[in-house]
Amino acid sequence: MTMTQIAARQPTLSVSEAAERVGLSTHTLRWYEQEGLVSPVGRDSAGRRRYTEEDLGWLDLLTKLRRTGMPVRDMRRYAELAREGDHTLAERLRLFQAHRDRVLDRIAELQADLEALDYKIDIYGKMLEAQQG
Amino acid sequence: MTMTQIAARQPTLSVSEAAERVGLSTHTLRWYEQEGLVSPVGRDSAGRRRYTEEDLGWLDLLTKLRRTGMPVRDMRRYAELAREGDHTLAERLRLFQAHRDRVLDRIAELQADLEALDYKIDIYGKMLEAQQG
DNA sequence: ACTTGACTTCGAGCCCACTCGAAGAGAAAG
DNA sequence: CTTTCTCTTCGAGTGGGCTCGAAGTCAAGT
Repeated sequence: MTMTQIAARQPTLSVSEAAERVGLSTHTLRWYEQEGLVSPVGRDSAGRRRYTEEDLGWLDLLTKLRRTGMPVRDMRRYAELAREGDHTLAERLRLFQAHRDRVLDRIAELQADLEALDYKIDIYGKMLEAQQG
Repeated sequence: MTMTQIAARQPTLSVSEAAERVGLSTHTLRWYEQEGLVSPVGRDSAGRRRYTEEDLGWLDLLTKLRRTGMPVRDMRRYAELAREGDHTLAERLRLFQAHRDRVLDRIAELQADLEALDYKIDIYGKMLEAQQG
């Protein structure tokens, strides 16, 4: 039995239920599919999308990539690699490691800027004390 | 007063020099001024902008606020408050503290997402080993 | 049968923060 | 004087990531 056949038997969610679960709008879910970030989602007899738990897991991963600043074009690239199968594992790993490094840099940058802001807050606090007391 | 006289009193930088120093484009510096994020910059006898060290310090602060995700409209508000004088100190402090909290949240979010990515990287590493070894 | 409401596709529109281009002025170099 | 360079203002254009609206289909509820 294939993964797809297993997935096909699972309880599924409508686009609005899936949107609720993953914290994206229904419009965005359809747009992600159209943009190739998500492989075509299964449909019911009326042609409406049915999201499996596997789909939701994929969407969760995509939202983490988006929140950490990965551009849509890179997510599309990653989705294409994932669809191509196991021989793209090494490239997917490289893609993730490169992204990880960018996120680490971004965190370091935020922390450095935060220090400067904290210093400024301290100054403001002292100025206010002088002004009021 | 001539440009030479100004220069004699305080060294100043042209818009392109200032852009270089603060890491923004000349277009962006003019746009920041137009948008009220920066008070009108001094001019030389030919009407060209001359940036003082004070201007550069302000721009440095603005770039930190921007990099940490403060929207331009909030930076404008902050600039307006700063121009109004000392009686806005308390509000400026509140603005900074609120921003600081958002940055802290953002860092925490990035770190949480990073953990999930690290886990994924670990999985990919193991799958690659299994595939190759 | 009719209404309701969620779904479908498609393309246009929006917001943000720039980014660029056109047209022209002023100073410096040859 | 002419060319070259950088500057000026103004308004239009761009790119990313959605977001919205129109027009229509379908199935369930009353």
